[in-house]
Amino acid sequence: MKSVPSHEPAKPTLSEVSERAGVGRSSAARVLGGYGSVSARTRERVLAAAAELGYETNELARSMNTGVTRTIGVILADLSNPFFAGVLRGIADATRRAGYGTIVISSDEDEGLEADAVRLLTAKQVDGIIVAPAGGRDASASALRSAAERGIPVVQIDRTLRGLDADAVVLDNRDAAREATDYLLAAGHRRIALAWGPALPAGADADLAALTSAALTSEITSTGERFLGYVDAFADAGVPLRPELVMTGAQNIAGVEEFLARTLTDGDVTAIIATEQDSVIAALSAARDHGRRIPQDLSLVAFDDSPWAEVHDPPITTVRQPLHALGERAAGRLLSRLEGGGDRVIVSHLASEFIDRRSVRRLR
Amino acid sequence: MKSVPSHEPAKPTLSEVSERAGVGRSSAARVLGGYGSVSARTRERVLAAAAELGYETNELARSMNTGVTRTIGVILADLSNPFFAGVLRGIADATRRAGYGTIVISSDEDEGLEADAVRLLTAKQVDGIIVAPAGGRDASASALRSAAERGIPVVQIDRTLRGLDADAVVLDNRDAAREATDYLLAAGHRRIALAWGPALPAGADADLAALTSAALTSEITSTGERFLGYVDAFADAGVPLRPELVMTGAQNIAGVEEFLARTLTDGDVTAIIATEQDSVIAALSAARDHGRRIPQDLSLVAFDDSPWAEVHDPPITTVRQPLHALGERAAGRLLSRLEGGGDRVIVSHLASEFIDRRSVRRLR
DNA sequence: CTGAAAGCGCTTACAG
DNA sequence: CTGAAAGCGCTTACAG
Repeated sequence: MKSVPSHEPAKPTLSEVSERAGVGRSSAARVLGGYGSVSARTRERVLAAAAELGYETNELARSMNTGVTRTIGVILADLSNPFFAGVLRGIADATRRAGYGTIVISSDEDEGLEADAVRLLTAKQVDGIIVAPAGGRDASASALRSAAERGIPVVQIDRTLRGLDADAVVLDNRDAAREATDYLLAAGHRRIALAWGPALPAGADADLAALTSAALTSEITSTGERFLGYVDAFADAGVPLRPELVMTGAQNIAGVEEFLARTLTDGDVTAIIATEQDSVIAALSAARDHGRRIPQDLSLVAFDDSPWAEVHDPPITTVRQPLHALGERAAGRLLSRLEGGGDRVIVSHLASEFIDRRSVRRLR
Repeated sequence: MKSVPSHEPAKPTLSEVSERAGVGRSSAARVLGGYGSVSARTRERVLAAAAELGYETNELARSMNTGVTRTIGVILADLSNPFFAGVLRGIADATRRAGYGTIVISSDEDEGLEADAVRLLTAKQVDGIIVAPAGGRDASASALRSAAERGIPVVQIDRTLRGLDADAVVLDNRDAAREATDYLLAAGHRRIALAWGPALPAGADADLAALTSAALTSEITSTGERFLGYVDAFADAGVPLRPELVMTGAQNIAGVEEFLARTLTDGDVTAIIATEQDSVIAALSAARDHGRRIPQDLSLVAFDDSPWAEVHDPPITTVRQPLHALGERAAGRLLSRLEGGGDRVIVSHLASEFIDRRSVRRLR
């Protein structure tokens, strides 16, 4: 192994190029920056000098003048979650095509981390921000809000804060959940567990009114929307909904397992709608632990499709979300804002795709 | 919906703060920049003025002077692949803790895109780059190389280019594959398919020598290392290896299915080592299509653990890779380089964990 | 078309 | 401790 050289060749600057080309700095700047007009002869000499020196524009310096960094910031809950990873890929592909850089940060659904992230991004002068706002019923997102007020375009993704006057790109979660629920209802299921539902304030009764109000808090969450779609389907079918089959506990694997341990035994549940990957994993695990075979003893519809769902035994019926398109759409929206496109706040919805496989049993 | 304000409040600058505080610019700079020394009285006035104005340091301008952006670039094959998503999360967590920004780009294993990415990053003056170098047997990575030569610290992750004189952080793929193969051999398996193996030059014979030489090309890949570990295990056990059971075709789901369709029939394979998530999915799918039950008719060891592997029926025996740690380690290495730590090129290896579940049958 | 000058918002010596 | 000046590497008017 060789050791690293202790001092490296300095990067050539515009001045050095102009000097070598024997022209003024402005002329060199014009050809290298691609603006203004120059004679063919000047252009040639500058280009030659730049090539010899291996000149590369210092975007930092350019940004200082133009006030534009061609860099956007992205704040997502968890970059390692397949959902957000898919979304990020879509965002990054779109920004790269446009020649933008993308700075990413995980917020872990924590408002404090989100605020730190916003400050880091604005300090770095990003041109705009794409964010999946951290939730919580008192989500203030003050850092986000103040960034937006200072004129930094913000586009929300996957969820939206009601008070935040910014574009949003979301999935049609309500429709998707309604479709999944309709499907189970049509197959004859009545005792359909929803894992998971809206988070309830501590001590609140888990009745329909409380759940609905929780779903309609300060932010529009995918969880809340899915609950609403579930309610829609029951209402449309004229089937009474059982609030105790809506999970209100801890939104994680342990929470789902605890919820299912109870409802599988007492609630006599025949079907589960699992709305997140963690919930699906917990449902599969609980079914096994309680000796329920899928689909003979228990039906399952899972949100967030995965290649594993198709090769599972049995193949799992899922709601496939267009993650890449979601990211691309959000980036597209932000980019057009940056390019000065429109000033109306737009919320755009993307439809999910219902993939019927074999984890649902028809009861009639 | 309200319309967005057409012109926003300009961000306050250092000059405005100093003016409001009634002190010189340098003094304001000293307190806000946290360097030099100032009187308590000056500090107070500056801080008060900054707070009133909502001043926030413009990191861009700071970077112009210091030559340091506190931003690193990350180039990974595919941000939506669970493997790289996990790695990215580790990187981003570590850089955030250090107060750095992280710019990400997917290269899709394409050298051209990788070169574009390197140029974008260096133009933006990142302090360093973490990259999973795009492969190919003639991988030149010239853009990467020239960046490194210009003094931009580069750390390679997951694989390493032999000619690139840069730090690397990789998984112990050879050991992991040897362990998986040992395990199957000890369970009495002899006809063990490896999906996938090293990519062979078109038309080359798939004998042991050709495979080994392919595994030892210009870059050290996880694929090549895993093949070597597989060879080690056979050699240690004194069992002859059958080259035709090493997949050399297209490294994707279709390629694996095609390979298994052949070897499951002709090769009388009793076990499969699937070295990537796509390979695992393809193996599971092929087993089902060919009516082989796991583990009764066919054993399986899968690389890249997933929550789905545990709830699969049967639970799949896997090699779990420390993705988050891999990312953190790489970021840590880069950060210490940036902080001037050491100039010896270091390659660090992370061990995987063998998770014994129930997809392997003992034959004796 | 072309060059000298000013300026982006900071930091870094340098006198006082 | 404190302020005026120069400079980071570009772009943007502005004369010639």
